[in-house]
Amino acid sequence: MESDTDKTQAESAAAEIRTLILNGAFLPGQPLRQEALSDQLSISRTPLRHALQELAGEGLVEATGYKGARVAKPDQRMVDDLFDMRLLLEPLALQSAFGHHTKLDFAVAEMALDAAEAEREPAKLSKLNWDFHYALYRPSNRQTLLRTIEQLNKASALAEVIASSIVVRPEKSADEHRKLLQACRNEDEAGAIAILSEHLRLAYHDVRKGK
Amino acid sequence: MESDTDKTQAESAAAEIRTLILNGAFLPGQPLRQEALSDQLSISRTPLRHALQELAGEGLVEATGYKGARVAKPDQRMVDDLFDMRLLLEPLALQSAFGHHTKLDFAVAEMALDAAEAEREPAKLSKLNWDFHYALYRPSNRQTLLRTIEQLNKASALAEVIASSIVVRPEKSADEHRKLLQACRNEDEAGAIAILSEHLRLAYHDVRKGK
DNA sequence: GATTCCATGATTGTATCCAATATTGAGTTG
DNA sequence: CAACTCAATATTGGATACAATCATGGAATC
Repeated sequence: MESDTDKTQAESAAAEIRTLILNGAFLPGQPLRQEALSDQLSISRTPLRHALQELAGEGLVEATGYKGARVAKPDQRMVDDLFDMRLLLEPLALQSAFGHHTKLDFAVAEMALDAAEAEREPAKLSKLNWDFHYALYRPSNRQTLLRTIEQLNKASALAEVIASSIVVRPEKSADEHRKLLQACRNEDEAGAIAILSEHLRLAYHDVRKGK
Repeated sequence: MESDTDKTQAESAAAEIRTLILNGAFLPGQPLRQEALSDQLSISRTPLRHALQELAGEGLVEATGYKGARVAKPDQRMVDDLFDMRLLLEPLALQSAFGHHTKLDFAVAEMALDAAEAEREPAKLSKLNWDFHYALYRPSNRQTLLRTIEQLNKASALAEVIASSIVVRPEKSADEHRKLLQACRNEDEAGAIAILSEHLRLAYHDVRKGK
């Protein structure tokens, strides 16, 4: 009946490991031994390997046959690629969502912003950040597009955490988010897209500088 | 020593199942029972589940907890998303590759085109199609971008096979490919990008029509 | 002393067995 | 006769045992 108890162990494990990585408990490049991890999470190696594969698909983990899995370490090239893609895809999602936003969408977005103000844990900040953006993109009803964008966000979350940009400049980011939300509420499509693009560029710049 | 014997069973299984799906042996929406498949491939259920998860990540298979996996059936919305994304990302990859192409890249691309002329099996045509595009994008040296584009291509391959567009209009596609390759050899960047975009739009149109 | 070889241990991949969940269908009840 | 119950079955998820591969280190050879 609980919200996440009915999920499969592998999925929960993936979420936990993701949190550990984003919070810096596991550093980039660090090897992730299956037995140690399965012990730590009190599960068997079978669902653990499942979780590792999922994280590999998200780009947070690099795994190669018989060699084991390691925490991915985003380099400059990867960050460039991620933000270039996000700059192309996210405005498309926002544009497609325009005209379909409901009051509930805006309320959900605002709740994420409010929650973020009181949060300091990187993994949760990262999730709230995505929750906000997702609330504005969701009405586009373009699941495949959103799934790809979500992947890109998860992958860049690691880079942002490493650069400490999420933690360092939360107030600036929050301000941009509020402006974006307001533009959406005003049905100012061009303005919202411009704000979103600038917001992504600023985030990219901070990640670059952080390294 | 052989090229793919040293791969893990799960990876080989994923490749085989992908081929079966693209060749129409498994129809969209069809359930993929683990025991039946593991028997058919003469492997255990463990690596099979691994393979199914990988295919799910590629979008060729839809899996939900305890409910089992089915062959994905791309709908109009998914096709729209896939081609919209490809139209934004692939020109970027090609543009980034310009100035870095070697003679070998062009030779590889041409070999793929030649091989495609004699090929009729959908799965192999699909792979050769990607080999060609990849040869032209690879010099960009943007691995993360290329990985995303590859995923999008694999996912749309299923839609293209269903619409029979790959098989139906191979000569038209081949002609566009030759022109694209020539433009790259001539270092005509704007022309090449224009041809690529138009090529993608035509493919999109055919897939829409096919359904 | 550097290098190759091989053995030993560590680690991952696979097979098999067990548990948890979903599905089906006969029987019952209103 | 429709709808619900619940037991029996089918199917997936997880735990454990086994096999294959990789990594480490010392001994032999030059």
